[in-house]
Amino acid sequence: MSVERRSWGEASYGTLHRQIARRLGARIVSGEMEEGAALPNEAALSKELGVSRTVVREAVKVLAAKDLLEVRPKTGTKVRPRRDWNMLDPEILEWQFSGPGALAHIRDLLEVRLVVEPAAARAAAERAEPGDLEEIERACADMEAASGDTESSIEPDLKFHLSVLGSSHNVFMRPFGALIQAALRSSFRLTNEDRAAYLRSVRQHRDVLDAIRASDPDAAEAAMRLLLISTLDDVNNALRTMGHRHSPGRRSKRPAPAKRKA
Amino acid sequence: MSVERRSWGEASYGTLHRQIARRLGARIVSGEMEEGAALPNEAALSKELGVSRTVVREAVKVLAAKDLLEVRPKTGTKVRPRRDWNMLDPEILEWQFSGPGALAHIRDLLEVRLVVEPAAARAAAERAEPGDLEEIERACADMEAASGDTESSIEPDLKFHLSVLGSSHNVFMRPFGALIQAALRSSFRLTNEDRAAYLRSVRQHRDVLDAIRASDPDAAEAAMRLLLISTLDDVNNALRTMGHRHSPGRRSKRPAPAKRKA
DNA sequence: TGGGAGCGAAAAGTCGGATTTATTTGAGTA
DNA sequence: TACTCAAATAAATCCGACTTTTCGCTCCCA
Repeated sequence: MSVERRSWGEASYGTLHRQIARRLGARIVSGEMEEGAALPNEAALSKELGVSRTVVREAVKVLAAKDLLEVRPKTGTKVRPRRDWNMLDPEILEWQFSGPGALAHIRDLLEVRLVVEPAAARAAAERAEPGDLEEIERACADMEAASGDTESSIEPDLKFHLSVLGSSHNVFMRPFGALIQAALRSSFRLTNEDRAAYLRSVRQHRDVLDAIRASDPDAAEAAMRLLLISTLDDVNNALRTMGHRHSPGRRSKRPAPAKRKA
Repeated sequence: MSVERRSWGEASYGTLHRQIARRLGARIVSGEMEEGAALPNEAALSKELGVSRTVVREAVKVLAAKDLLEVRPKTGTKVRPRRDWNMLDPEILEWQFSGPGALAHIRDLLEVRLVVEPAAARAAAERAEPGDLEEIERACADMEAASGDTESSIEPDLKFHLSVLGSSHNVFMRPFGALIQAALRSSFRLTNEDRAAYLRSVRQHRDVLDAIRASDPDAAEAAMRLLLISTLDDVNNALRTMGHRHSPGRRSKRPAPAKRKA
């Protein structure tokens, strides 16, 4: 139960309060602690986790800043309703898509990508600058070069979509980058695509680039939409063939009283 | 120079570390502290602000959690590039739209609303439940009841758009609520609309509701788009008539001539 | 019987200081 | 030139005392 105190590779991730924040955050996002649930008080938490009260407090501050927790004197610290979370926060997405609920919002994910990314491509076609095009071009080239396993193609693929978002020059579209990142990282587990499908995908990416470079908004939007529909089909096929062990992920009003049912 | 220690109305906003976080956050978002700029070290900051080091640390943790700051030993605390901020975070939006840069992203704002909200209306038409419809209905009714000054109509207007977003039942669309909130609160200053325009607006809102209630996705999407285009025109008119004291807000290398084709 | 004032306890908030750890920098050395 | 190591710096952690806010209850008065 003791806490690892190892070094922080490159980002500030090895600090104690970040470890604690991540641990609590993952438990909250996974639903293990449900809405309105109260955390132990600071003294109890610090003893339970084996860290000082200072560390607990800073971890809680981090989660409160993300609107995961609500904290007040006397009442203590409680989990805020999911409705108030910012589901586009990179860390929340990471906790969501690495835990058990990875597939829970797959429909929402694809739907919103299908809304935002074509629009971003359109905007990019209108406003992309030379540097932007260069960036997208490099991503495409890397995708073609990586024509091997799925995993090594994830990075350039991600880079492509992030670059298009950036090329839209719309500050409110960029936050979706975190969502796409989470999506790709989690989808690479189930997309076992053959080589033909991969080549098709690469071409579709390049179609988007060509349209953006040609400053053709309609074509860019359409190309991006085609690309996304293809991956959507891939995901659907993967989900279908991998069996129905996972529920469809459609959350109804009541959070399914499925308690201790093996 | 001393810090006010008044009570926290309802949200946890009167705590020292939140006050400090807000102050620093506003300075960062406003651009007063630019990307990469280093903050004084904790000891200096605590003396400068007249609070303990603990408070400074917790405030910094909050801003770091929002990706506004990057903090490491020895190097100190630095402002992270704007590209990495989550511009859909409620507090960042508040700092952005209450400060001097309120109009900076007005184009981005309208563009993204025009992308997301029609899609949300479409989804709502497909998936809204009775409770959702009730909520939207009440918002519409309140708008009609408030047929007076602009200010009192802001709240139900906001409620309407938030309800539609919620009715989409897509967790990744809800974060836009914060954006719409910031938009409405800041736009109420410049929309000096006459009564005729207001009545038209109310009707357009109700058109959206009707389409959603009729489970007609196409109509819902179209109605929402119409509504947004109207408010977009209103804002453009307001900006034009209020003179050109404010810069166009379009940050681009080349000064693209505003092409506005009917 | 009902409502408001006030009291007490619980929990977070704040403080200051001691100590530890990570990271950079540069001096010294092979 | 490149490599090692030590000093310096700044954050990270811990600790314990004290303050403030807030909830919930009791008690008193209308």
